Amino acid sequence: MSVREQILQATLELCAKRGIAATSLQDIADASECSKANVVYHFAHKEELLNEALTPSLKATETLVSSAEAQGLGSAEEKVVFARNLVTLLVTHRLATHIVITHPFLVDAIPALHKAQVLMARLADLVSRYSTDELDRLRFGVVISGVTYTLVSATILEIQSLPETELTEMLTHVVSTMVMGSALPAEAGR
Amino acid sequence: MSVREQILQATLELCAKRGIAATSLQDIADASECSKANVVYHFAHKEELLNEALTPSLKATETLVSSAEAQGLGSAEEKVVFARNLVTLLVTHRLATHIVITHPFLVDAIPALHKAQVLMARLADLVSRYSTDELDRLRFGVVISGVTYTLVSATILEIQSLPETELTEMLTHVVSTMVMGSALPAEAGR
DNA sequence: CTCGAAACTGACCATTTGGTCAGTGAGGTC
DNA sequence: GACCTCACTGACCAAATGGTCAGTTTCGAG
Repeated sequence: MSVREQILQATLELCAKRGIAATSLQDIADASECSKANVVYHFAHKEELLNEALTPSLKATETLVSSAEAQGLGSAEEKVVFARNLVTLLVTHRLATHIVITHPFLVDAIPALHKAQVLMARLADLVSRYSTDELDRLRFGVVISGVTYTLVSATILEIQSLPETELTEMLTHVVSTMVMGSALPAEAGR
Repeated sequence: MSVREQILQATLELCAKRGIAATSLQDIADASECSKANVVYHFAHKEELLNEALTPSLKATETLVSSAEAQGLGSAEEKVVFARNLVTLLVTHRLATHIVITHPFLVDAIPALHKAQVLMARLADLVSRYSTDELDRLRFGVVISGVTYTLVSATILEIQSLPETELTEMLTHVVSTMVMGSALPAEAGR
């Protein structure tokens, strides 16, 4: 892994664990085994560093949202596929997602966070388009933030007792039943 | 409201909004319309300030958990009552709860956060005692953090479109059905 | 071997941080 | 009026922060 990549990875891990404000360039430098000046050399500002670190997650989310918007979530099968993709995305990019949902107040300072917020709004819109019910919208917010939160807490607190694939399966089941109002066959989540 | 109370309130609001590390004593002093030195006069250390600010929420949680532990959650009605009490607690102490769930990494630095974590563990234990299923435990984590997160985001981002009582009703319904595996009568959440 | 660009560094800087301290003023008691 | 306690303040401090800068090392192309 190049130093650049090491810096980006350390940024994701530390900022997810302690929050952006509580993560100093020095912390990141130490974790990346280089000097603080080198961190600034690769990424002129902390804001830029965060932007780059969050970009892969944003691209993946953009792809998911766009394709779901184009295809729709009309049928039960589409809903389940969407739920699985969403959970996979959250599992893969859990650190970035956690940073995003825990720092809404930095939206003006960090462009990537703004983009992320727009994507979340599109996601919420998409899901609620298939329900007239305020309750469903509420459910969506609860489940998305809840799943994200659970994932990251499990990672950070190292209390993850399940293999990742099984976790993904279970969460897919949870999201399908909770958000989409469309239950899987009874055994699907196991 | 006394200066002391103003300081505590400002601490809750600012720390929930921006995170503990990103909230300086000066910020709190400004919001409380007094000097920074006065903040330190009332609460010798930032840690102490946080402790006092979180205490009311901890007491309420302790009461809820203890009584639920004593009574059990065997019947459907007990479950629904518990869900309602839990949601009411989260609604009432949403700022404190948000601070707690977003700062697990400060558990060693701030005693109140440690107490809070112990309480959360008891809560999770209690609920999972009434289910043999890992899926239920997962659901619990998802819903609790999700409800808390949704509440606080709504408050902070000022996107709360519903009156508080109705929100409480809906969330009670969500928690009952999602966590407890025990559906209310169909109209109960409205 | 030479040269230039890119990677990298330590020393440094202005600002902000949590916290200290000496002192001021208001109000109550003797 | 003398005295004391409590609430409060501005000036100050050491440490840490994000960021700059002048200079060194590394390394591939010519």
